[in-house]
Amino acid sequence: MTDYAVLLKESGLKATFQRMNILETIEKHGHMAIEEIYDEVVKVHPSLSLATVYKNIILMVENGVLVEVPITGKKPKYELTKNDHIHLICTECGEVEDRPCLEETDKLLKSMTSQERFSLNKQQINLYGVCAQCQAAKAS
Amino acid sequence: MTDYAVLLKESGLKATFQRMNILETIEKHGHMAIEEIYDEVVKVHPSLSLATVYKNIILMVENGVLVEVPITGKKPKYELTKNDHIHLICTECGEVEDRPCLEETDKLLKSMTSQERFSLNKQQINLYGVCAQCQAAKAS
DNA sequence: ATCCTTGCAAATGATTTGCAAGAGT
DNA sequence: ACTCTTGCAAATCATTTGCAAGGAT
Repeated sequence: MTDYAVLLKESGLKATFQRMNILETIEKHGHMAIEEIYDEVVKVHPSLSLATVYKNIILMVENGVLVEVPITGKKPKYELTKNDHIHLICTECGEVEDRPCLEETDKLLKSMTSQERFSLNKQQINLYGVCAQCQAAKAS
Repeated sequence: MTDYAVLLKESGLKATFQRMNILETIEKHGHMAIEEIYDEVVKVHPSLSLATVYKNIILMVENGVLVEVPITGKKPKYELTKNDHIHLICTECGEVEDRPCLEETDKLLKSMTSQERFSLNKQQINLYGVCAQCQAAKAS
């Protein structure tokens, strides 16, 4: 259970209810698009405006609290900032799941880029396919 | 030198000058956003409409001629469909470069997903950092 | 000859902005 | 108290659509 107020303040942002609700919702769901965040948070905070969600997502990405996950052919989703990991993206239902990074892969990528004078800041491994649930649903 | 007319027909699309010019421009530049494509192609085909670029990009992605490359915090770029590869994305200048896939990485990712009942269709490895040219530019 | 594609203009959808009122420190 | 944030409405920007004319097979 993360303390969102502390997280926000440490990142130099005021701890408003809107922001804490947004973070709580994203952490609960794992990965969410802007409209999904709005639709969820507005349930517990009915006066919330979509513009506020946009402003806060941008701000929290800039301040390193959130990370944008771009997805081929869809709107980007947002997740809490965490250690490097791999995304499994289901092209049927759109769900994104995290998997731990593979150490060897990590090393290979780092050594590849260092040989090139490319100063690596962030790696992003996205695997697109069909998740177990959607495979089961299609089989029936 | 690719024969774009053949490529298009094999993919079930008519070979119009607009499409061939778009493909030629993308291949020449490697990776381009929609507006960049329009700005380039309109030079050689002044009557080109931006809507035509949109329609054709969507169609060519659907038909497997092009691939969309989503990029954190930016508009997506498009590239010709080619073998799996890694993207080096410069966060300073926005340029995208291709590097060959690492076989071991490939195997690891495939074995990881197969253990999970995730049917893998496409992998996407994007490395964000600063390219050699931009590093040099900043140092000066 | 037929069907698909184009270019234009309008429509839609997504995101951003300005500003007065309210909340956080 | 002071400054930053919010919610609203309007503005902007990106993308999609409908349709008549032109192009590809």
